[in-house]
Amino acid sequence: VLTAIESLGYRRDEIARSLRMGATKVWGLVISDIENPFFTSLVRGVQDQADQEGYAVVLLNSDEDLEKEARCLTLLLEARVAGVILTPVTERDANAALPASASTPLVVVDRRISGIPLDMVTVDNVQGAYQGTLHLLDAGYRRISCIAGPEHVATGSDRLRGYFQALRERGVEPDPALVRTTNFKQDGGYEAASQLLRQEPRTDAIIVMNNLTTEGALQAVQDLGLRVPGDVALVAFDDLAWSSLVQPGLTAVAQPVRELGRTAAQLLARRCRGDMEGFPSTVVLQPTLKVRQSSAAEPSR
Amino acid sequence: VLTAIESLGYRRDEIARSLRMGATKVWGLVISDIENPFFTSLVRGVQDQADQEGYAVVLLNSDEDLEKEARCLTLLLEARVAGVILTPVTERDANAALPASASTPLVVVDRRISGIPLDMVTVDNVQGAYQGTLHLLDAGYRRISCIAGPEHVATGSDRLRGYFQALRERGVEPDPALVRTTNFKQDGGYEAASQLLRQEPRTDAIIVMNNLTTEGALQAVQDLGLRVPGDVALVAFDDLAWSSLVQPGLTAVAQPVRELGRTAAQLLARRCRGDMEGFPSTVVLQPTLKVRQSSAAEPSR
DNA sequence: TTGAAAGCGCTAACAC
DNA sequence: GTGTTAGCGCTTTCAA
Repeated sequence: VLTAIESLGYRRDEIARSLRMGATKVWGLVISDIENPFFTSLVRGVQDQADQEGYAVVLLNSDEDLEKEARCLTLLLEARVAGVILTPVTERDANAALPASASTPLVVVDRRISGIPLDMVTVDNVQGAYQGTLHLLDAGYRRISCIAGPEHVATGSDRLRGYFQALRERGVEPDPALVRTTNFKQDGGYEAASQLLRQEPRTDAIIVMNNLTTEGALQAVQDLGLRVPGDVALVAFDDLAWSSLVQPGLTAVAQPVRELGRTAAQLLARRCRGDMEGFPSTVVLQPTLKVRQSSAAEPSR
Repeated sequence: VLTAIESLGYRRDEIARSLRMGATKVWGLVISDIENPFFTSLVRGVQDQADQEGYAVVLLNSDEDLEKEARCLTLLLEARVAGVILTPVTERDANAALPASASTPLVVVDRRISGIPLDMVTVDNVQGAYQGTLHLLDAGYRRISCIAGPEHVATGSDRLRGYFQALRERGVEPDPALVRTTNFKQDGGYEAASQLLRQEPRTDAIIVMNNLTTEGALQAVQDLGLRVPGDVALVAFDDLAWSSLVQPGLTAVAQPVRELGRTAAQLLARRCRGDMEGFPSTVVLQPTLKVRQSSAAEPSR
């Protein structure tokens, strides 16, 4: 009867509904850099699983800034989202305690947080860096440099540990001059690689610990007119579409990124159902090494 | 006095607030593919401007699917967002009429929509493709192929028109065998390039009309063992970080992506202020050609 | 089966 | 200035 009249512009007010119900079917997802392909793949993983679980995903960008991250979380908590997935800006991230005080389920993904009992889903970064470095050692390289990430980010410090672990295991003395800590961005990678490749005695291989730094490092290698792997061998963390498009193809530590997102979403769904079994639980996924030509042993070796 | 007690877990309820106020300070942004770097740059542009204007941005992914797009818009309208920015799935997109019926401001970005009076911010795609094709013609190439996008997407059809326009202007007869229509994804680009490069008489240059198809096309060129630009010259639409990392560097039609997002957000902010001046307005930004080595004329020419 | 009323947490308006 | 109250649009409950 009234349907005809109603259909001319009527739309249920989800705000009023949520207020009355005291709950929403929305998850908040806070990532630290939306222009980083690693995080967008992660987002896809979360979205795919959220679709299945019946949640809509709202995406916010903390931009690697603790204050912005706090604003994002506050926004989500005030909006009374059902749950939050967060890639924290730093390992000692007090912001992660916010959801607990609002009794909103939180799952931390990709980067570990210390000091707060939390559900976490991460990749075994120590193992990934260890494998990549070992691969270079086994290909005969000895002066292996490392372009690492910030100490205060778990992915940064863990990967550095994996590098040292591999060197130690093969009896190679670590040389501090071969290690550079960067911001995990292109410019940091460019700067670090430029320095490493200009100092004597020169490094014969580099393991680059993140996707954006790899772009910068590769650019530096090109600008210096060096050949890969002839002048310097390369192993990269993260396997992107263009890893196989550059010549030679880049050997890469591939992370199961989408699965990372899916797993986090599955865990969050359980917490939203009130299933607190095993809290705080930590899921660790394994990376895999994709060997291409950038790390090939030279004929002479 | 009570502050101490309140601070132990109290958090304003933004839902109740919004209900009472009858308005939110949130914009919805619906993009068609979150894993496409073009769209993530666009998102950054929107976020930067939204920050300044005092709006939070909620990002949703339509996944190039009309039905998902409708669900995203419905979700946003029911949540009573203050405004919406949309990259529509297709040129005849009836979904874009939804916000109007809820009197929610809408700005369409990147892809045009026909048949509905709407605020739009786009890039001059005809001009971009025209310039890229002309550049190949002026470098001496004559059998220039085109890997185009879907007809039903404005960016697809416009770029194809620019290609034909350049050929016509230089008196080169278009050859239907040299034109392939794809899905604007990697696999489409790979398939199209493989076919083009295997047929006789062989094409001597390809203009690839989108970033993802370029990845696929480049992979095909490599798999066939061909050299660029010796065997085939390349011009790509969209200038990405890795465009300069492949050897030779890719000549590219660069879109002002972030500015696209910023401009759309500025326009939406005006509409949200109730300033309807010039509605429906269309802003068109200009692309620029970045010449690198992939389109260099051969010495013999 | 159908209809009326209470109340979610907040803000704005009004009375004191 | 400080305190009280009405009502945003919905769902749920309870009464007719």
